[in-house]
Amino acid sequence: MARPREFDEEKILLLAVERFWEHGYEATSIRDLAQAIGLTTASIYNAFGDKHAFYRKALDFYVERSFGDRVGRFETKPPREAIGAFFNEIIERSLSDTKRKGCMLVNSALEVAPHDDEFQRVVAQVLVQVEAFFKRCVERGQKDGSINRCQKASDMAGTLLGTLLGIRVLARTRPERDLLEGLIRPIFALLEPNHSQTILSHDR
Amino acid sequence: MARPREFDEEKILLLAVERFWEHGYEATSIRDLAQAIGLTTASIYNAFGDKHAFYRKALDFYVERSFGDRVGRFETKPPREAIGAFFNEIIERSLSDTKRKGCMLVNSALEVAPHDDEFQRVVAQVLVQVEAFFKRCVERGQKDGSINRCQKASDMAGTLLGTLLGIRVLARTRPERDLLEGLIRPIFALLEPNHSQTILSHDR
DNA sequence: TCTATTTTAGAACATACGGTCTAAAACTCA
DNA sequence: TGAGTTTTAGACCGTATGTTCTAAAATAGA
Repeated sequence: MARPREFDEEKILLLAVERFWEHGYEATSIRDLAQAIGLTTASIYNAFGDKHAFYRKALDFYVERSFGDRVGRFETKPPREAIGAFFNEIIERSLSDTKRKGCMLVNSALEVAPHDDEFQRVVAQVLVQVEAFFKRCVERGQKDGSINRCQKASDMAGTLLGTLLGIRVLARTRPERDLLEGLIRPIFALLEPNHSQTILSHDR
Repeated sequence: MARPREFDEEKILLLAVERFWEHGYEATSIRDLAQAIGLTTASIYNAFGDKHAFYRKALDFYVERSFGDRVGRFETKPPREAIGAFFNEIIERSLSDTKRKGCMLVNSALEVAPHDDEFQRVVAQVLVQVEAFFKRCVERGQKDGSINRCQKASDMAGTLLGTLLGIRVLARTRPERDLLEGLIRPIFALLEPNHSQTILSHDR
C-alpha cells in the first residue's frame, strides 16, 4: 500500500533507551537521538510521536527488558536465595556500570515523574510490582521457615524495595564494592531465621 | 569604591535553591532564575559566574542548611534516639513535600554527578559524612548497649545510608505514610539489642 | 503502469538557550 | 566635586531546541 519502514523498531528503541538512559530526558535532544539512531527527526516524529511519547516508549521498553523476565527468573528459586540473587545481581550490575547510567526507572522517578502525572503512574506501578515480588518471596520464606518471622512481610518488602533504590542511588556516585556489599549484610541478617545464632557467632 | 549590590546574597541563593531543587539543573534556565529571583541575567553572571558555578553555590547552600546543623542537633541525643529522630524527620519532610522536590543532594547525585567530576566529589563527600554520622551513632550505641552488636558498625552505617536514600527516592513517586513507616520498622528492629525479645513479642 | 499511500531527507520555523556587550546608574574615596 | 569602579538593565549574539513542512523516494494494489 505504501512505502515501508526502513528500520527495525526494536533496534531503534534499544538505541533510544541507551541515550535517554545515559543523559536523561532533558539533556537528550531529538537531534542527539536522530544521529545516534541513524534516522531523521521526521522519521522519529512519524513513528513515535513527540519527545514525551518517545521517552515513554523507551522507558516501557527498558522496564519490559529489565524487570519483566527478571522477576520470573528469580521467582522459581527458594525465597531467601531469590532475594539474595536479586541483590547480588543489582550490585554486580551497579559495579560494572562504567558509564554510571544507574537504573533508568530510578532516573525517571527523579527527573520526570515528579512533574508528570503519566510517568508518576508508570513509575509507581513498577515499584509496586517490585514490592509485590519481594513480599511474595518473604511470605513464602516465612511459611517454609527460611525467613525470619519477626517482621511483617509487607514491612520487609518495603525495606527491601527501599534498600534496592538506595543501592541504585548510592552506586551512582560511590560505586564501591565494600560499601554496597556491606550495606546488604545487615539486611540479609534480618531475613535469617534464628537470629540468636547470628548474634553469638558474629565476631567483632 | 564602587556601586554596591542591590541584593542580599542569602535571599538570592534561597530562591535559586528553590528553583534548581524543584526543576533540576537542565530544566532550569538562567531566565527562569532571573525572573524568579528578580535580577537580570547580567547580575547573576556578574555575581555568581556561569550556570554551573551558580548551581554549585546553590547546592553548597542547600547542603549547609540541610545537613550542617542537623547532624549536630542529633548527635547530642542517645544514639538509638538520634537515628530514630533522624529518620522520622526525613519521613515527615518527605510526606509534607507537596511539590515533590525530594532531596536536592539526591537529585544532584542522579542528574549532575554522574557526568561531572566536580559534583561527583561534592555529592560523594556529603554522603560520606552522613555515613560517618550513622557510624558514630551505631558505635556509641553498641558501646552503651542500646544498639545490637551483631552487625559491624560500618555495615549498619551503610544500611542506614542506603535506607535514607531509598526513602528519598520512593517518597518522590509514592509518598505514602504506611509504606515509609513500614519500611523503617525492620531497620529499627535491626538496631534493637536482644533480638529474641522482639521475635517473641511480635504478633502476626 | 498508474494511483494512492507512507516514509524519508533535510530545509525551515519559531522560540529558547547560555552567555556577553553597551551604556547608564550608583556608589566610595580623594 | 570629580575620578574610578562596580553593578545594573536590557538589547544582543550565536547556537540549539522541539516540531513541522516540502518534496522526493519507495512501495502495494488496481
